[in-house]
Amino acid sequence: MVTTFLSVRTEKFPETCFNKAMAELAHSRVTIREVADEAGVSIATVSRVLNSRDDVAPETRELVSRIIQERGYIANRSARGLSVGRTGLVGVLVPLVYPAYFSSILSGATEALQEHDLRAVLSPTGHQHDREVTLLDRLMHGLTDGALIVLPEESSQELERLLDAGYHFVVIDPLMPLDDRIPSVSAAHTSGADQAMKHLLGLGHRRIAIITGPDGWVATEDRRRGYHAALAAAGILPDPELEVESNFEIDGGELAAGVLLDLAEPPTAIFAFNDNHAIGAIQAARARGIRVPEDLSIVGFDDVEHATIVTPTLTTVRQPLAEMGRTAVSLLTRLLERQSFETLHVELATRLVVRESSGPAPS
Amino acid sequence: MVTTFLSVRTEKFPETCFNKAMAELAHSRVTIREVADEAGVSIATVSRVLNSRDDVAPETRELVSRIIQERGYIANRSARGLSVGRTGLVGVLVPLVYPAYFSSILSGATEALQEHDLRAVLSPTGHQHDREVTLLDRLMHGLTDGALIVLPEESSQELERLLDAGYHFVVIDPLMPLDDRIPSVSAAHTSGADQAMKHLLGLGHRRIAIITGPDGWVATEDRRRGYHAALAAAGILPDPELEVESNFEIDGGELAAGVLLDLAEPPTAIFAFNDNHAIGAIQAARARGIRVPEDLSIVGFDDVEHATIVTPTLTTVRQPLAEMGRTAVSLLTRLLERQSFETLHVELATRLVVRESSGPAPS
DNA sequence: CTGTTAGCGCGTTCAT
DNA sequence: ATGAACGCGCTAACAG
Repeated sequence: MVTTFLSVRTEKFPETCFNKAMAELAHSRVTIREVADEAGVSIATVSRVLNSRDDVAPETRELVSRIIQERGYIANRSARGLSVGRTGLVGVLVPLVYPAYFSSILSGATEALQEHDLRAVLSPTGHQHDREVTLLDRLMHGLTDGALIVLPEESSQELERLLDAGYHFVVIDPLMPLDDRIPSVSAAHTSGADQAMKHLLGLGHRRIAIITGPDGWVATEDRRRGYHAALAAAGILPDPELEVESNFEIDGGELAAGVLLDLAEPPTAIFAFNDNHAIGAIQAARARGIRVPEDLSIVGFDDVEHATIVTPTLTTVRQPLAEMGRTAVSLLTRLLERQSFETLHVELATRLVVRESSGPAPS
Repeated sequence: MVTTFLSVRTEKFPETCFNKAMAELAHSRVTIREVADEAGVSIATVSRVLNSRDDVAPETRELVSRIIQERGYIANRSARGLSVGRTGLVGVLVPLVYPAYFSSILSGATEALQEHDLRAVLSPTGHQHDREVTLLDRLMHGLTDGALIVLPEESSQELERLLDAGYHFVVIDPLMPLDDRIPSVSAAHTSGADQAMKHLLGLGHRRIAIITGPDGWVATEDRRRGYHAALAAAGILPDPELEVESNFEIDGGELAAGVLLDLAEPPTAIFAFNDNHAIGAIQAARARGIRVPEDLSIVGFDDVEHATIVTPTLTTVRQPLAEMGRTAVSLLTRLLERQSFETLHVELATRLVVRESSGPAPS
């Protein structure tokens, strides 16, 4: 027995020496084998201790634990991932990371992931949606256990293929209507628009403009629908002149608002697609000597920090962005654990936050 | 030969069948072996075309590529990582992800990482020191190839230990003075403070207050030094009353500015530690009926988007945050590739951006 | 140009 | 309670 052991050890020595040399050279990390050797136990035993199994003798456990401590050993995630089939990583696909809209979602998501001992692997797409291969690639199939996809530019079809490939993911704020099997988290756009419009109508506004996002987007269409429904309910005929589309930036909002304010019969209120637009609208008004909210009321959407910094502060429809991130993580973890679901689709409530940028309609 | 092959295959059949069944069940992904089998080539050959080696016959390459396409095969990154010894992941430790300061850095860093075919593993520490330590530990061991550490709360000693352990990382905006061997990227705080002060002094201000960050931080001390040097150069005696410390939020700035403005002899200008403070100062001034910049000039630091949204827009010292992220990535990749260095420390220039919040001193 | 072989570090039977 | 042996999916020597 002992002889065999020794002979094995002898045979392995050159290799071990080489490895050690490499370790010194490359500062490579401690492996489970080194711990096992130093403790004079097998790799399997160390593995048992690592995963806190109960079939290990107390003394053995303590010995191994001590050596693990001393040598500062930490399991190699790649190896464990390969062996177990899970990596503890979640891909997060997001068009950009900087804008407050995205970083809010990201913030909530990473926090929630942390609580599940998962980590986010960031993959900004920069709005470039090439081929579906790159989608899979970006998801890092084989490195991530699943993914969160924010504002996907992919079609429902492409996402369905992902689903069929057995990949687990949750879509946050879908751009397009998605197949029912695709898990998603979004905000109550229609209701948000309704709240904004009721607020403005309640203030006596009758000529209310809307700045929208791109045609076809769920957010655009839902909010437009809310806008029209509210107008209809108030017996107001919609005026196509009062609907303009814009990009997402402040300058886009300024431009769009400029067009509206320069109309022969300008609106007394603007319902903007996001807070950036609303801020742009404030600037457009200021440039024309139009006072907000005395001459013009403005309501934004999102309620990011900007809304409280601009003068006047913004009345806006709050989207619970961080909460959307959290919720998506909660869906995803249940997917990963193959739990059953009541529903794959969560719509979080939006809420009007009234501040200074809206007021009674001018008489 | 053939017999052996068949026999091996036969032996493996039951297992293969099982795996296939599992695959159906768990929607597990296509492996390199399946591709190889279907193409009638060896695994090595598939690997070769995967890594676009040139020692593959054109027909073979095309055949394999086609099957890879058809079956939607994507390499398992864990396996590759285990084999190659690199994961293609970089840990990014950051106190929080939401604030513009951090998301700006993050934005630049992830972009640059993308260009090197690396991905960021996001690890918010929530300003908790112990969490930072354990996170670092976990990240560096077998999960990531290296790390970016933003505003580390770790002492130089702790970081040096990481260094000695052979970990590759770059510190962005060090809080404390670090050992010279630790690679770092920061902004020119002293010069930034100097520019701000010269600007204010040039406008005739003599009683200039400063809102600082926590004592001992590099940013605080460097800027304080710049502040004092500029005062001295102008022959102005520093007044301890005019130096107040604050947290990083708007309300902290408002509070600090409030104290300053309520002094018996209030300052005519405030040099704030960041844009949030400056915005808070504007609010404090507004609350007291003090006009900016007529009665009070304010200069911020950072130049995040907020600076252009607030009224009046902020004169501020611009830190190239995204660029700092990029630069750190560039240092890190060179570290990873064990290239030689001219310098491990990069200090990026800051630049005064003059907007509306600063003006001539009141007479 | 292609196949064979040998690991990468870890979890996991199956013996003992 | 513990160890030997195998496999996870892939890359990289080394033959031929």
